Amino acid sequence: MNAFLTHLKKYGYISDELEEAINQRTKRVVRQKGDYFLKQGQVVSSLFLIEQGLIRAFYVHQGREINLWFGFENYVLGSILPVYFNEPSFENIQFLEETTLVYISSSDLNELYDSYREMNLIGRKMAEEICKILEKRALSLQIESAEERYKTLLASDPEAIHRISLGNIASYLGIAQETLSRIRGK
Amino acid sequence: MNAFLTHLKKYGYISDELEEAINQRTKRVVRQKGDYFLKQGQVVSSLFLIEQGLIRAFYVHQGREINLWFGFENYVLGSILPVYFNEPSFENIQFLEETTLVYISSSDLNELYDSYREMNLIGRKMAEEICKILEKRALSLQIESAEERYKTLLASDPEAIHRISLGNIASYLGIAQETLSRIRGK
DNA sequence: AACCGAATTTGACTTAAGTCAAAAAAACAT
DNA sequence: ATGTTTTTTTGACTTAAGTCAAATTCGGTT
Repeated sequence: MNAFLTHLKKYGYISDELEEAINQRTKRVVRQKGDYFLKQGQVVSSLFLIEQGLIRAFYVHQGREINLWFGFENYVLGSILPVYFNEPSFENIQFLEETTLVYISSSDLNELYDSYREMNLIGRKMAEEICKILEKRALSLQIESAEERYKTLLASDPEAIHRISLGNIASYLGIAQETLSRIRGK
Repeated sequence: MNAFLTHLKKYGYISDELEEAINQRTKRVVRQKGDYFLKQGQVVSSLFLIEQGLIRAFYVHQGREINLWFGFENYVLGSILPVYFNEPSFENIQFLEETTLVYISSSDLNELYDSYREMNLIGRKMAEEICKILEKRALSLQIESAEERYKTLLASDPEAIHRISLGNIASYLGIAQETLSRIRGK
């Protein structure tokens, strides 16, 4: 059994038929650092899980890349992200390390939701969990100073954060990289 | 048919049995300005829709009330908010005007999810929609200045925003009320 | 109309964080 | 190793927004 199914089973019961249907639609890719999984404007969104590696999602605003989330092996926002609507993506997803990920395409996922009602329970719980994470992120941006936000992020997943460059973290926190450098230097 | 069902039907098909089950569990309350629907620490969360009125959700941080969202008749984050987990709430929900709301309690909602699988499709789509709203809110807090955030909020629902006091809006935007007053004075 | 309390505005000053530029350090390639 | 590019750090200065305190305006009551 793959990591993808193991993860989905945390949310609820999966029948043998559904398990088989998921397995048939699951694809695995290995990509190099710097490659893109998705570029802004493409409609190819999907549900995915990172087996190994590190990715970022970013948005281009006034010529600048604004990081929205990072994804790596241990669960963080984006390590498994259902892209909910069949709309052109406003975000880019790029590999920051050599990464292995398994995914189900958006159209396959919708087929699963249509054909297997129990899949909607899984989907509901995933979306609810992501709501919870996003609520925390918004609250952090609303009330914390740059330094507090950095500490909050560090506390959430120290090992993974150390694999991300300073510039990328600063962009995620919504601060200048010089500011983050000064925060780090005590 | 009530506003609640009309809203839920936007997300997907609801069978006659499910409609009946929802109706049986729907309660209606009318409360005065200043009253509380939910206080921090209580587990009584629910799915609700505002028929008429205005509410706010806030969180107390370092002795200050931090507004998290507002709810009113036309859809905004919180006008219909599934509170996803049976955990003590960290937020307070208070009425800012005389308000009529219809709601289903958390335990009744879970019964619906368990007994009517089609309800999970509705729940999934609601949670996905809330994810989308929260993503936008986080992005606004991450990249916009105080003034831009205010304009973004105003654009989202001008009539309703004018019913909310300056102090409450400032708290929601994560800025001092003096700053918002200066922004408003051009 | 006159009063009260709450909400908002204004002023003076402080502080957190941004910008721009250059230097230093680290990562990478030949 | 040596040079090249990218990333991080440091310095000087600017700007957005916060704080505190006082004044003003607004809403509701008698």
